[in-house]
Amino acid sequence: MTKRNVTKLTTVASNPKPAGSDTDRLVDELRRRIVTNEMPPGSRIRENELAEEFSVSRSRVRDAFGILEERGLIERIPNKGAVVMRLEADSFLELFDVREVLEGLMVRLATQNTEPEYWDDLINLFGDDLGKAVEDNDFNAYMAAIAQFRQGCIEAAGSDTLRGLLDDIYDRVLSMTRRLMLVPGRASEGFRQHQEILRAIQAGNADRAEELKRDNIRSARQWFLKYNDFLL
Amino acid sequence: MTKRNVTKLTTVASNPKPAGSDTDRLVDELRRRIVTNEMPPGSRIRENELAEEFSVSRSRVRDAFGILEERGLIERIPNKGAVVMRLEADSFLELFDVREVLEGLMVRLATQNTEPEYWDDLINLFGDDLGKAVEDNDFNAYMAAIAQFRQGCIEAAGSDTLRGLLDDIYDRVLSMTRRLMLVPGRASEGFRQHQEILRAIQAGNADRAEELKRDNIRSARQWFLKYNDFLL
DNA sequence: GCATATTATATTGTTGACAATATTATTGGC
DNA sequence: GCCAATAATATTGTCAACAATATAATATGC
Repeated sequence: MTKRNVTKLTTVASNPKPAGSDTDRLVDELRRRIVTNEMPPGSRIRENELAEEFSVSRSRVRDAFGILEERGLIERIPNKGAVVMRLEADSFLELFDVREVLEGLMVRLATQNTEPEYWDDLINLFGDDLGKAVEDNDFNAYMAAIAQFRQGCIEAAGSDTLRGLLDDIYDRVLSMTRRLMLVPGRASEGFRQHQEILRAIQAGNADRAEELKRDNIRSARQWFLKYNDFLL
Repeated sequence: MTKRNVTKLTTVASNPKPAGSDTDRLVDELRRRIVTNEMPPGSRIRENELAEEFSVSRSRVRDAFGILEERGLIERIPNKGAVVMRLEADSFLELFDVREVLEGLMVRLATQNTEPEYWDDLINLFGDDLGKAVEDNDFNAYMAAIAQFRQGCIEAAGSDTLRGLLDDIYDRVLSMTRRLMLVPGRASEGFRQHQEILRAIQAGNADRAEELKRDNIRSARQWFLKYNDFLL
């Protein structure tokens, strides 16, 4: 089997697309506000306010809303307006199920497409230093590392289709992921799981890497289920 | 584990949503024309034409285009217009990968959520009569049965998130699926695979059902790979 | 004072006109 | 006849005004 030669980790993209059109700029900025909880679920979003703030016509705002709605980030009720999507426990469980198989696919493809050296940086990143940071509850460092892991895997997987699906799902669950990290014990478990996954990937064991990633999501699901009263 | 009591197979929805708004009607109709190849890939779609044909303003057409673009059914080039998305072989392979894991998940959840009786109708449908039909190259009968299978599984899986993803993917690959069916041997193989999957599901063997469904998609992928020169 | 009806306000939905851009047709030079 | 430059047309992009609807405020009957 020929392997794609992916040698360089792209820098973690804080803003995925600089974007050209007004509509794109709006989508990106609103997306950011939603996933960072700057606009928490249930927030009402008025077309006029945004149009004024961004100095664009309401039509552009409207177009952006259409895209965000299709991505499941906002909900539009006819003649009433748009609100940031509020997810119930059921939806999160459904998303965990989907993430399980898609992220499993991601690491499988990533393993198949790369040489072991590709993973040196990530293996290094998920070393003792990060372990210490996790024990010290340095969640920012851990979140950043997870983002790097994601980025590296998606890049290596090389499937735009998969990337699109994962990006959409990521946006929807990011704020929950951040909260889940606070649950005592979850972060360090996740850290160890990622170490193990990375070892399997570098060893070229695609099946095991996929299985481990699926285990990883399933365990996150379990933690969510146990603590969802506090998390939602 | 408690099982959801899904007792009735919903009739196969020829038109998923009757839909209320003009935009929704447009989306549904355009979707239909695209997936049936009435508008083949590469077709130019003009906003004015559609606006006139459906007696709506261009704005509605524009909104519909936004949705279809987000779903990956059309492509919009700024100041040039919209064309029906044309998929390359690579995209189809990516879609096969994603389908493999998502449809695997679908049958796993469907198995876990239902009692054996739920599947009596489908087991019956995939009986000797349909087998004969397949041997006689009655592709319409087979396509209809496959649609029923899908519908029953998605219903039983009970995940709106998964349903949404599968519906999107389905739209993108439908015309290819129809062509793939023409490849000598593929239909009868697919038929037998579905019989086996249904048996595993009814036996309550979720893991095996998932694995068999994944095998099913993988084999379809292989056929596509072998004959893609004729199929694209 | 409370519930209901009515008016006023705010917000979203829709449209047609106009601007910007690309495509096609025409002209002129050689 | 062929190519380039220019004009004419067609198509998409944007906007601001207007309509429809929902929400809030006010008035009215009891």
